[in-house]
Order: sequence, then C-alpha cells, then structure tokens
Amino acid sequence: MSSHLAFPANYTDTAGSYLPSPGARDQINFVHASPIAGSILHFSQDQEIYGDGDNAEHFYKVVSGTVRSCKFLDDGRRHIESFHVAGDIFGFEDAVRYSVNAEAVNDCTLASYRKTQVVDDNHLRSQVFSSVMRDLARAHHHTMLLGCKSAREKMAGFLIEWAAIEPGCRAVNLVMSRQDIADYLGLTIETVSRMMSLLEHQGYISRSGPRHVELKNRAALRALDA
Amino acid sequence: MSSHLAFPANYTDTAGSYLPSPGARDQINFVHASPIAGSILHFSQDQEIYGDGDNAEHFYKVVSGTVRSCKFLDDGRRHIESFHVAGDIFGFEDAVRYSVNAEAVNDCTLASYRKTQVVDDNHLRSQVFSSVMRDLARAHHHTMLLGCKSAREKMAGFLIEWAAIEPGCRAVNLVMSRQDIADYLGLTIETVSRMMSLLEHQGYISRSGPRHVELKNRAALRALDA
DNA sequence: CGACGATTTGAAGACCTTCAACCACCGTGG
DNA sequence: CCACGGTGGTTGAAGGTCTTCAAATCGTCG
Repeated sequence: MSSHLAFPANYTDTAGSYLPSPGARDQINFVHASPIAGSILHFSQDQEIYGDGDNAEHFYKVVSGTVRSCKFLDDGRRHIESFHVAGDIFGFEDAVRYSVNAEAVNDCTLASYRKTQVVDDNHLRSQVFSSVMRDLARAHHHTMLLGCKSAREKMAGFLIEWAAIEPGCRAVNLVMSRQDIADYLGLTIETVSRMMSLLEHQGYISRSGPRHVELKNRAALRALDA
Repeated sequence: MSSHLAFPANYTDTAGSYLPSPGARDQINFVHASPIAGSILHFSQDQEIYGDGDNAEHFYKVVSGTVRSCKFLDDGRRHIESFHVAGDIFGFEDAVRYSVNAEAVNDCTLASYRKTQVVDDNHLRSQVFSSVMRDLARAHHHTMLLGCKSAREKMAGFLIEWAAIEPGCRAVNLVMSRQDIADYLGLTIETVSRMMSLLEHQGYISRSGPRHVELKNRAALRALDA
C-alpha cells in the first residue's frame, strides 16, 4: 500500500447513528443476495484473525458472529476498541500494518477482501466508506462513554448500544464475557458485575442468566446514556 | 444530504499515525500554494462555528488557529471529542445534522466547503478521505487514553500528542485552557494541574508559564503513553 | 497598584479497584 | 448417581485514585 489507492465511491448517506450496525440487517441480506466478492473464512472462539503489526493487505466483513478489535499494552492491560457484528466491515486501515488485534468473540464467518479490490468494485467501496464513517461516529460515542460517565452510565450505554442490534426485541444477548465488557468500558469485571446487579436492583433490567438481559425500561437507560 | 454523494478519491496512504496532524504541514503548504476552493472565515476565541443539531451542509479546514469539537450532556458536563489544528479537516459528517459543537479555541481562520464540492474536486475529496481515516485513528487512540490509563498517563499522552504538532521542537505551546484539557482527558482541572506538577516534579517536563511546557524526556513520556 | 480570571495546592470524601471468598454452571470420571 | 475440578460470574471488605470543595497563588490587563 505504498501511495495511491483509488477510492471513488458513491456512498449512501446512512443518516449516521452512533449505535452499532444501523443497516446491519440490510448488509446481511446483501451478503446473502449478492455474489460475495471476498472469500469466506471461519474462525472459532478467541481465534486471532490478525495481529497488531501484521501486514494490512486485507479487510473483512462479518457475515455472522462477533469480532473484537483490541490492543495490548506492555504491562498486559487490554483495551477493546470495538466490537464488530454481522454486516460490519473492519480491518480497513490507512496504514501498511494493522494497529490492533482482531479476534473472534464467538465462532464467526467472515468475508475477506484485498484492499485493492475497492479500486474496481464500486459497491464495495461505497460500503467501506460508509463503514468508516460509522466507525468514526461509534468511536466518538465510545470516547464519550469513557470520558465523562460513571460506571453505571457506562453499563447503561453499553446495553443500549447492544439493544440497538436487535431493535425489535427487549432481550439483549451478550455474546462477550464480562472481561470483554470491562476492557471496552474501562472498568474491572467486578465493577461490571456490580453495575449489572445495581441496574437490575433498580429495575432497569432483569436477567435470566449472566449473558441474557431484558431491558425493562429502555427510555430510562437511554437517559443515562445521552 | 439525502442519499448519493459521489465519493471518488485517489487517496494517498499516509502510513496512518494516530498522532495529530501527520502531514499537517504539507496541507498547510497546500493551502498557501493552491487556490482555495472554499471561502475563508475568521472566528474569535470561544466563538461557535457550528452547533450540535445544525444543518451539516459545510465542512471546514483549519488554516490557522485551533478548533475543538465538543458535546454537552444534559447536566452540563462537557466532553471534548477532538482538537483540530492547521491543516485538519473537520465537520464532514455522514449525517444531515452535526452531532457536536465546534468552537474556536483561539482566534482562527478556516476555509469552508460545501459537502457537495467533494463530488467535483478530486484533490479535496482525497484530502477529506485521508482526514476521516486520520480522525478514526486518533479517535481510537483517544479511547485508549480514556479507557485504560491513569491520570498521569493521560497527561503524558496528551503532551506527546501535542508535541507531535511541532516535531522539531522541545517546547509545547498549549493553546487550550486546563478545562479544555480536563474535558478531553476525562479528568478535572485540579487533577490536570496536579499531574502537570507531578510530571514536572518527576523531571519529565519543565514549565515557563502555565501554557508553555518543555519536554525534558520525551522517550519516557512516550513510554507512559504507549 | 488593584482586580479579575486562570491555575495551583490542600484536605476530606466518593467511587472504583484490588484482593479474597463464594456461588453457579458444566463436563468428566469414579 | 454424585463427587470433583475448572471456568466464569457475583459479592464483600479494605485501600487507592481521582473528585469535590475550599483557599491560596499566579498572570494579565486596566
């Protein structure tokens, strides 16, 4: 990726939401409806997709499952930058090498593309651009969660984020571990756990298993978020 | 911005750094060397450039001065998303309305463009795309600062970020107030002040006035950052 | 000089973390 | 069948970091 990567794209304005995967469903449908320009890959839980420092020749689109982008500090601290769900594109970096690790949160199926493919494929290019804009909006929302929120507000914001993935339904299925949530929110697993219990005690949510949360009062949660 | 915004661009891979304004100098030079496709505007300190919710028809390039993008929460808390310095493009949003406020940190000069201009102007489009990719990388770095760093490390990271703006020189001129720094780092002004004193006491920096900092040991600061 | 805002410093308290123990779930194997 | 061990999650108590509230100092501009 030395110098010129042609990047023409008719991009569709997605009325940018900061929430995960607005339009994710459409994109899933697209994957199924159209021939996929990339090759299909499978990864099992916690498997590395690429590593910080690897050659960033490819980027990926999630067909099914969930992927985390994370970074490790020298002393072992881990920071999760983002989660990618079905329809999301990730790994398209403006650099020779990846700056993060990408790992499968659970078993997942990905379509892989070469960065050079965006030169010829208008539709793909447009999707990549939309994806980058969406990532930017999400990253900004993430900085707000991390920068000026209490633990309870962070937890509420996280749940609202994930509730948006399945818009119809009140139940949120947390596919990631408490450690993943903690490293995403800049908390410890104990605090995450405590905040879950607190939100339940305060009537915001109810739980039927650690990873299955029902939102009892979405409006109130959203108020904590914004 | 209803649906199709043509977005073809030959973008140059800037070997993406997360630090502020890699290539800022080139872009400044470009501003001076080429006819500016946008109209020139001036803003005085603390003046609003646009507000959260305004129509996002335009975007801007900083010619001189510094701009902050920030968001206000209902209860008055403020979060600073990013600072934009000479050469940076900001306000190019994938939505009908801005999601943040943009304000002049100090007196500044901007070039303003309509979003539709990117359709015809290849060079501008390319710059916008590079800018978006750079913003994304910076936002990710910002989430890391906020998410898994102590106050001292945040302060060090911030100084390193600003030192990169004037790469040659050891002295950093902080154009923004302590409150701005605090709202960017998710700290209070008192903590920012204390960390400045601490870093000075520990020999990382020395100060000749509150906003003029000399980095005595850049390598050590960088170690705190990464 | 004097006044005002910005910054620094101090002391007490809140929130989150750390360290530790406990619980729930699940597959294995006796 | 139940005992056992392992993993992931929850809860409790003590401690540390950052915040809050308050006061002092610095800098700038009239």
